[in-house]
Amino acid sequence: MPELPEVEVVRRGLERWVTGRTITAVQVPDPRSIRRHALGVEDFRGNLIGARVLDVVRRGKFLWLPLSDRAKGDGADDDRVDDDRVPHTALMAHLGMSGQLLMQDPSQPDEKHLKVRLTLSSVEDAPEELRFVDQRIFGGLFVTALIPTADGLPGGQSALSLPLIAAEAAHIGRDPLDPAFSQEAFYQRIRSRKTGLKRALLDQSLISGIGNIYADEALWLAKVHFARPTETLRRSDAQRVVDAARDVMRLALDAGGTSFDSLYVNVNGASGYFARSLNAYGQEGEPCARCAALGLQTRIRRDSFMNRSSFSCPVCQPRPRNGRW
DNA sequence: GAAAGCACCTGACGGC
DNA sequence: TGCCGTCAGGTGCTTT
Repeated sequence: MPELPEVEVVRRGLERWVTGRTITAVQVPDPRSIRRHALGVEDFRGNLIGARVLDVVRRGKFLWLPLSDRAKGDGADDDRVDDDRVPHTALMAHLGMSGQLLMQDPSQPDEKHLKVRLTLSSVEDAPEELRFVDQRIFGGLFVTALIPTADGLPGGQSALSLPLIAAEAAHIGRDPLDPAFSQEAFYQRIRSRKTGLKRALLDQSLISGIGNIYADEALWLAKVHFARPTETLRRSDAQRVVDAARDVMRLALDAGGTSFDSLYVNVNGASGYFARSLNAYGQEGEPCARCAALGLQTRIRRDSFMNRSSFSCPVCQPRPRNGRW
């Protein structure tokens, strides 16, 4: 399931393969994957064919490809390259639960759940197709406008570092790996909420990039209960949780992301290895590694939470008995 | 306005 | 063997 580390792995792969190349053809075998592009398949294709990919940018779990404005097939190699440096539109992608962006050679057979195929201008030793594959269709692609960021800082992880952001990503918060992430701003915002801590961590408008897996892992590492009311958080608590999220996601990034099955792969189709390092998520009934080191026999427990699961250690991450956190 | 609930979607899996 | 129900979960819309 793609969260921030998995999306960043994909971004780095795309950056290598698609930056500077022109989209020459677009096929949409399943229009459900571009349902967020309100103007339909033909408009989607018309916005992409002839456009050049200038960059690959990520904020949280959103990924976008800023595009040159001289699209519509008027030639990719004329002398107006300078005009392209401030893009106005982007191809937006969200992987949802099972989305994959794969670089493939046209000779490779179509994947079972192939939804969109972009053909790119030829470059030596580079795959010609960028394929969007999505089993559960929670993800999708669409073309969106680029707008100035609220704080005038770069929109996310990118090479160009332009102070622009895809309009549909403007509402989400900075992620913990973003150099412009503000710990104080995060603390002020989360303190003003009246909800549980994990629910707040999953709210992408507060802090982006964290999903169910890394929320559980970060809370385990920070030794905080998932239901802790946000209004009881001290600065040090918030700092500990963000630091833990950052640490866990960096480790996952180094491992190529978390893969439980074939639902998450990088642009080359390879799985990540971080699932082997999980301490809480999916570990129901397994010994808590931290307690085990102290000679305790605590088992990770599973609670129902927001129509899904939450995994935690009842000893390391206890609910208080007297209501004081 | 904020918080919570729910639909979307498909494949795996267990129970009968 | 086949059918049915449940589960997984990120986002956006609807409801409270």
